[in-house]
Amino acid sequence: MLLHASYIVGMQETANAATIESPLPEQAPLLDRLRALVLGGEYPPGALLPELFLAEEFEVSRTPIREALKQLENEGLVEIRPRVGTFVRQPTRREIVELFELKGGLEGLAAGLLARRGDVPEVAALQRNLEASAEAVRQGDGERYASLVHEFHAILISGSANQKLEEHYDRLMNQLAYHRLVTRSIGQPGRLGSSLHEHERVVAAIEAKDHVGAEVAMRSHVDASSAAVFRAFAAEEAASHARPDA
Amino acid sequence: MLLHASYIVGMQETANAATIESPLPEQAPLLDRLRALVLGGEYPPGALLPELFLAEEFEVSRTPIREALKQLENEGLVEIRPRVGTFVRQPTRREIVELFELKGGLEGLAAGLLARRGDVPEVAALQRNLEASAEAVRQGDGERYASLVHEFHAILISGSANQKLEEHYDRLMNQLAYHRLVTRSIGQPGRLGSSLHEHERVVAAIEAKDHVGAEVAMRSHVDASSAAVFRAFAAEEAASHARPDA
DNA sequence: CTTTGATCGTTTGCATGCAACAGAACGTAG
DNA sequence: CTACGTTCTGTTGCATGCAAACGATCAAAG
Repeated sequence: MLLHASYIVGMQETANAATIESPLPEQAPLLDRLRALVLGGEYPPGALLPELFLAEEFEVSRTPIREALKQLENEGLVEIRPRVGTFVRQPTRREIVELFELKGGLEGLAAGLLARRGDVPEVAALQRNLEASAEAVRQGDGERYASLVHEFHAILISGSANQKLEEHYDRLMNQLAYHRLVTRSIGQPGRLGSSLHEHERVVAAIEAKDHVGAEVAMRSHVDASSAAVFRAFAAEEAASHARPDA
Repeated sequence: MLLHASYIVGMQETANAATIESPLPEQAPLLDRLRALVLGGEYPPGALLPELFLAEEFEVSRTPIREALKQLENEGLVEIRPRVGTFVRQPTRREIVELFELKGGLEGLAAGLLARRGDVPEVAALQRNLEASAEAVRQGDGERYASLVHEFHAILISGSANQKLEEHYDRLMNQLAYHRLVTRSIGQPGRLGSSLHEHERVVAAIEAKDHVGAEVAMRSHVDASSAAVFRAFAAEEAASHARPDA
């Protein structure tokens, strides 16, 4: 409490808030609740997470907390420095590049697999998602579009009918802390429209059962989305250099 | 000791053997040593792994054992049935199909990335591996070829210069328990030669900096290798049906 | 012989205690 | 003022205790 007190997020305030209106139900597994708090930013990157603090927070002993933290370390969300403490991790720029490469590979693979499966419910779901997305773009509702994008990719992955692929994908996305990235990237000028257009090309290829085309289209969509994210980074940096104290 | 005693592998014999000539050094992290034992088959699929047994085996208390087992469950190598016990897991046929699909995706991606990188040391390493593999095939040394195949794929993955890809790949390969599969698959008639030929096509495309060709060649190589594995399965089944007591 | 019920052993889940280590704060010497 | 060594606190790593739950065994009834 003396050393790192200022690094612990929230202390009383955030802590109680998290307990009261936790994003996950009270009886959800400890691991999921903890992960949600890390991904949700309640414990921001760099924050120290002492076992005892979390134990009181979740009203359990240190043992189950400890196990959950080790899992989160395995998932790449936190870093455990032995005998020092557990810290919320933030992916480096290099890691984000790598994760997007991987994302393109996995989503491309999924698109191809889905195209091979033919007329399955997921294809219809993608079409519906496309219509809703178009509507969101027309209305310029970035928030809603971001949510639909998330759904689009989720449908696509589950449409691959490959559970292992899905597991690896979830893992990857957790590391990317995607939600925060995607909301920033669609702020890029014109990105909404081109993103939608790319989605349409993917779905068109899937409908045509063109698995190669679907994979290629999906891969290049992820590339474009990755580029948009890094443009957003660059823009933020430029802005913060203009106002160094911001 | 009463209930499942017969399911616990080895008891005294195997246990001591593992302690004496452990495949990993004594001071290696507990998790790695445990994983090696599971992957090495010392604890075969279905075996019960009581915490207390392992604790005595590794001369630590239950707590670190417990943490390691939870990690192994996360990696998909064991299954923890709450309040019952921890069992060594065996991938189902369906999971093996899925894992091979994923393997093709990741290795194809890696081949493409390596091809884009141009003249890097890994390319030369692949060429050397190819020569050694050709020699092994000429001599009909399946054992040596299997080891070289393993090396080939490892070089390729690390040549992608994508650490995250490599992490996911390692995870995938652990789940596949690949070594046991590959040795069986290359027993298939003619598989050695065609496998080598496929490797050569991959390397040729990489040398030509043809990243699309490299990805396609690698993907189809994995498909062929997967097919060989399932042919080996079918052959084994046919054999065991002929001799049901074998 | 089959089925049902109670009992008992095994194993985990979680709480807690204690020692070891890392790192910050502080005082002291130069 | 700076550099250095000491102390002291926070935090983890591991050991152990205890209760709960699961499942097998065994006995008794139909």
